[in-house]
Formats: sequence, structure tokens, C-alpha cells
Amino acid sequence: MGVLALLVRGPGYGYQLRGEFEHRTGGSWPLNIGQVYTTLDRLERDGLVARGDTDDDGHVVYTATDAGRDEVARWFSEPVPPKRGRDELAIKFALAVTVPGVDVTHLVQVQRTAAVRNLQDLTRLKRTADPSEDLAWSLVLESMLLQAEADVRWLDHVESSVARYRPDEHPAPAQRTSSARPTSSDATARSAR
Amino acid sequence: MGVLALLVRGPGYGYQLRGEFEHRTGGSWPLNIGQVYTTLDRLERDGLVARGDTDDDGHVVYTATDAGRDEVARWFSEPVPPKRGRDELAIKFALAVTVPGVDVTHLVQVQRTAAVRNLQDLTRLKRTADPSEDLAWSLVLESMLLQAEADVRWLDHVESSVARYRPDEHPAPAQRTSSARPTSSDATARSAR
DNA sequence: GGTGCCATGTAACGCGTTACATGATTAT
DNA sequence: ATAATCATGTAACGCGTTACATGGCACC
Repeated sequence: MGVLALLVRGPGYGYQLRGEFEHRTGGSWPLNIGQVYTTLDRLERDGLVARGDTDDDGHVVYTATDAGRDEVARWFSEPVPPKRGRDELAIKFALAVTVPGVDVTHLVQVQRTAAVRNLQDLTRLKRTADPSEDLAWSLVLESMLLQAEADVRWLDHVESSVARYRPDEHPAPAQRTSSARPTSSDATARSAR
Repeated sequence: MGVLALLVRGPGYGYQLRGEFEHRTGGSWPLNIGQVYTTLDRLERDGLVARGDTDDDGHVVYTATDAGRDEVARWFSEPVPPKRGRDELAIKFALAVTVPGVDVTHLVQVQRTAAVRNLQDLTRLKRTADPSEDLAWSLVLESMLLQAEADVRWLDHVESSVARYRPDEHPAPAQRTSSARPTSSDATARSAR
């Protein structure tokens, strides 16, 4: 659908389409060039694009057909399916709390470290992006940022849940001074510590 | 890895493994039974599980090998790869603001409606879940909830970004009469020509 | 005369999805 | 009896990923 949508803008050829797609995502979503051509083949097979003659520069130019435009219009008018789960992070912890002998607390630490680092990288990237220049890229960046924040929040939730419901798998932090442990509150503040 | 991890708990057979996996996710992550068997074949091929004889009830029992246990242990010790993008929602909007003639504001509305509904469904589900009973399922539920919340937040961000940086594509809500409200059919018609 | 980018492909592999086939046991 | 559930598979299809092959062109 991404390639097809780009062709709705106007005719184009494989190599160029990859470049435009990757540009919209600031290069963070590498698109294999081989797949672009096989995708164009499939789109042609399904009657969504038409392969034209090579242009003056020898490029193999494809054009969206009416059926292709309809398909894109439909894609843009329908919401994406709710995509139930299939998040690897969630699956991993769902199984980690199921399989005995897994140090869930340690796993939380490992994952949070990775998530926070990811958050920092994205924040750094954000400073170099200009939404008035590359609106698509800045939107994608913000999407990844919010996703990373949600990951950190969820990891906090996992940690406190394990502490609450599986105390035996949660070796207490030695000090039983005060249980002034923030249960689930501000994830961003905690992760910035 | 999910099937393999379940086998680390102890021997099991295909049908049973699917049941346990789906139970951990409250049935919200349907696992095709055919794939379970092909997956077991592959795991056996790779030496991660061993196919034993059929038990007293005639079940084909598989057992995790040492290599399989190592593999699971490694999986649980390493963070999930950051998974750059590939979020359909983000891709859709990145292209929506790229392709001319797409009613981005309307698309935001459609997506937000779906996201909010999703949020309500999940919240309703959450009330029926007991974390002390099904910790895995309640963690997965919370993951989906936070994801849905992040989606809504991001959609708000998209809307305000479009209003700020693409004011021409953001028709002001100045509907004083039976206004010419841009509908999906308008978007379809526009992009289909 | 290399190095690197532009440009178009082909081939192999893995795996998720769907559909279908088959038979045993259990419930109504 | 018959419908549902348990249980084990096979086959076809689509598609993402990776690797490889080929050739033109530009730049140093």
C-alpha cells in the first residue's frame, strides 16, 4: 500500500519510490530495493498499477490505475484493524511470568534500559527534525517516541505487578525501610532518573 | 519462541500448547493450530525440542532439549530489538500527508473513533480480569491498553501538527450553515481522478 | 582504474495465514 | 444421531528478508 500510495501522486520507478518512502521516514525504515520490484510486479498483476514504457532516462515507469487509486482511497478511508497484540515485548513477559525459574525483575531491568536508551536516541533525533520541512518524518518520529514511552510505562506496571502478585519471584531490595515505591505513576520522570 | 518457552515448563503436545498460549492472552491472540504443528516440526528440525513417543492418551509429546532451554534462556536475557517503526498507523499517516488530495483531518477522526472504541473495549475487559489469577493475561491487557492510549495521544498530535503546518488541508470548523463538510466520498472522488 | 551510487532485477528461505482432511471422544 | 470438541496433520499462498547478479555512470 505504501508503494501504491506513492504512485497515486504520479508516475514513478522502483528506485525512486524506495528513496521517497525512506525519505518520509528519515531513513529509519529501510525498504529493501528487491522487494520494491517484486511489489511492483504484484501490483501490476493485481491491476493496481500499469507498467509503462521506459522514459527518456531509461527508467521503468509505473502508473497507478483507476483500480489502484480506488484501493488507496479505500485504505485512507478505513481505520487500521485493531491488531490484537502480537507485540513481542508483551509476549515475552506473558511467558516469563508463566515459565518458572525466569528472573522477571532482571528482565524488566534489561528491557527498561533498552527502552530508555531508545527514548534518548529518539529524543536526540527529534531535535534535528523540522516538522515544517518533513511533516511525515516528524510524525513518524513522534509515533516511535510515544511508543517507547508506552513501553517504559508498561515495564513499570509489570515490575509493580510482579512485586504485588509474585512476591517470591521478586527479591525485595534488601531495605524494608519504607514501601514508598511509586506504584505506576510518572514513567517519564522515573526513566529519566 | 512462545511454544518453545512453554515446553521448557515441561513436556506437552500441540493442541495443549495452543490452549495454554491462548489462555495466557485471554484468547485475544488466537494461535492457529496448524501452525503449532509446523512450528513443532521446525523446532525439532533445529534440535530445540525432541519428539517423544505418544503417551497413554495417544498424545504426541514434545520435550525441550538442552539446546532449546539455552535458546529460551537467551531469549529471556536479551532485550527485544527496538523494532524501528513498521507501525501501520504511522505509515498510513506518513503517506496521507504526502499524497495530495487526502483528507487527513477526516482520517484522524476515523482513526480516533476506532482507537477510543478499542480503549473502551479493553477497559471493559480489564474489569473482568483478575491479576492474581491470570497475571500473564492482565499484563497483556495492560499492554494493549497503554498502546491504545498512545495511539490516541499520537492522533491528537497528528491533528494539531496538520493544523499548524498544513493549514490549507485543515478546513477550519467554520460550519455556520449546512456546510460543505468534506466526507470520505470527497476524498475518494478527489484522489480517484 | 577503482569506488560508489544509480538502476533493475532473480532466487532461496522462513514463516504466518488460510483452508482442508481425517479420526476419536464427548455432550445433548 | 449428531453436533461439538479434541487431536494431528497437509497443502497452497502471500509476502518479508536476504543474498546475489548485472550493467551504466560519475568522480577522483
